[in-house]
Amino acid sequence: MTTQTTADLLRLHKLRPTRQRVALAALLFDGAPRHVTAETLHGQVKDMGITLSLATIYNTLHQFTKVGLLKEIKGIGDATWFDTNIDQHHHFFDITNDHLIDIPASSITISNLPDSPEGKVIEGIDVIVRLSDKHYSE
Amino acid sequence: MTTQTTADLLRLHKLRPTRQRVALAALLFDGAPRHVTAETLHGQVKDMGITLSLATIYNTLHQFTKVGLLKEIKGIGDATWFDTNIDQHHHFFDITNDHLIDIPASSITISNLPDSPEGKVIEGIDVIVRLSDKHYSE
DNA sequence: CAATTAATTTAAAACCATTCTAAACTACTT
DNA sequence: AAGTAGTTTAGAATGGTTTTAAATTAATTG
Ligand SMILES: [Mn+2]
Ligand SMILES: [Mn+2]
Ligand SMILES: [Zn+2]
Ligand SMILES: [Zn+2]
Repeated sequence: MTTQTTADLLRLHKLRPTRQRVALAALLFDGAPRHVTAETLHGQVKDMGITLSLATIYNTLHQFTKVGLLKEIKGIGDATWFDTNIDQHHHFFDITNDHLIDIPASSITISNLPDSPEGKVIEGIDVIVRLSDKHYSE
Repeated sequence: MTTQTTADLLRLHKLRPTRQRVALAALLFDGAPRHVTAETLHGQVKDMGITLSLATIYNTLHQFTKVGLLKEIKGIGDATWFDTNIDQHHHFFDITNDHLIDIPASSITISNLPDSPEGKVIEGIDVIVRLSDKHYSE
């Protein structure tokens, strides 16, 4: 029987299971894939009746990222996103409602890429497929 | 014989050839492909001995984008980039020096993309290939 | 279980890219 | 030359994020 799973997860990553971190981890790592920004996550914990500062949200998201529990995604919309899917993958980004949907890395093939400049190596490849509403004219 | 080419280019796009716009257009549309941010461009005009406000740089970059002389690229580094290459294309982004290099759209093939959600249509696909320095260990 | 120590949280200020405001200026028209 | 509409600008404002330093809390030790 597993007790205190969330606290254990945190301790496993050398993070003290504070009230704030336990609340955020419980929310983030409930099994469903999640894409959050500091602001969306702040709103979600507030809805659960928990109050914690935005600074702590930022601290915690960065700490979770550092220990490999989250992946940081920059360049989508105006804010930085954090992703519970830490596998290499890509995204649909629905620009009408700022919603992200995962695309498995295996769904995308990149061929004929030019050679990298001398002395440079590919660090990663980010693909964002922007979605908008289909409009039915005529 | 073509005279006043830069001013003509601006008039062609219904933009008054002001001192500021002429200086920026001359710098940007000299034939070489350019990737600039408001700050890098501001630095470049300053180096030419021309003083103009950052607000004007922003205004002008957006105006040039609106008339199709530039393309806006968000999500690379912390700032918004503007690109004189207005064709659909992708980028290498060298994270060690914030440098962008074009990748022609024809160099990238995307296959097996999942279906777009109901009622949504693909607006565009952005591919960023992050580059870092090759490190020679052992 | 104190008491001590070290990590964490927080409000508030600072930061930085960008946008806004509204007053001064300039290009174009008449 | 005058009028007017478009443009530039300094400076204020904005919004996401980071920093600061003081208060709080978790872990450790006796
Ligand atoms: Mn892990
Ligand atoms: Mn054009
Ligand atoms: Zn994802
Ligand atoms: Zn480009």
